[in-house]
Amino acid sequence: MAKRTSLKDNACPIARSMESIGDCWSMLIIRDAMMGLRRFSEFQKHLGLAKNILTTRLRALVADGILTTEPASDGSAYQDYVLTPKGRAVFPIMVALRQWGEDFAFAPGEATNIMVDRKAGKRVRPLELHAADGRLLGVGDTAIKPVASAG
Amino acid sequence: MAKRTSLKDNACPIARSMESIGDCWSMLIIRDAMMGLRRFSEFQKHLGLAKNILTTRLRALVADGILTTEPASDGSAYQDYVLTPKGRAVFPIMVALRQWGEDFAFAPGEATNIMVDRKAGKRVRPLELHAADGRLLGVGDTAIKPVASAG
DNA sequence: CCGTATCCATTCCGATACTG
DNA sequence: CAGTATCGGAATGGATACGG
Repeated sequence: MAKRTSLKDNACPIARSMESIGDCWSMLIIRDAMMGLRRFSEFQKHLGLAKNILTTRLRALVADGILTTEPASDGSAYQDYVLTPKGRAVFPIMVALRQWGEDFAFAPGEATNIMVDRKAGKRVRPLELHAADGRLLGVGDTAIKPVASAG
Repeated sequence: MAKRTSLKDNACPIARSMESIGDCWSMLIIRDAMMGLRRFSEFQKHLGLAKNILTTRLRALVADGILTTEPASDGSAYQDYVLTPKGRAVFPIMVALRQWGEDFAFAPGEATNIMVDRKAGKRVRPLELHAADGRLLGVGDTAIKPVASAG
């Protein structure tokens, strides 16, 4: 009774995205992969989660085409987990999440992993939404096709 | 045994963000709120979830400062749920999620809710990451403070 | 080092029934 | 309309022990 509703095939792309990456561990694994981590133990140590959970998440991410496995770069018999283009494309989401978290969800300490612009040598706070004509967009500048029942 | 680890106070802003909005229903409620929905029944009908779950999520979002309640605009005895500034600030995340979903998570049908640029009258595909100097950023242009064990 | 296999507790989700 | 109360069941998270 009452299977949990899957949003994988939902018509809304936001719902589909959330179904793929709307999970804390998955997102943090992607974050760590963007930081250059690629080995099972690296993820496990850095995230501090149980190994079976990490296994599950890695498998799901591979099945989703976000990560892929390749022969270990150090010549060992194991594999590296590396981002696919689809996985690297999560980058804007990551930056948006980071900035929102910094602006609106405060933590006791300071962030341990600061995303920096390597060349400029400073923090990246660059997220902007531009329309095709170059104009900066905000919430007030956008609309969504209204729902039938809505006002 | 084994309480689920909370990331509310995690040092990483991405983890904190995911803890607040890294939930399908919460994100979709915010989406609908951005679409102009504000009444309990509107959310319930449009999302198709059980009322008790909607209640829980709305409460959490209010407690998180993402939504706030105000007297119903139609004069009824009930309340409207409207986005706070913190809630409206989720907009860039929403756009990033939408674009990623459109680009990489295909669905059988077409999207029902297309985010459009009202003035230009066309689809918004504007997400870009700019450094402070105006240069466009990608994954390759950024780095994160390396972890001790990495490398 | 890289997982797999159990096991248990908790949480969460959805349905339904009920109230003002 | 806008919730609350309750319940069964499913899924998940985490600990731990084990195997190649």
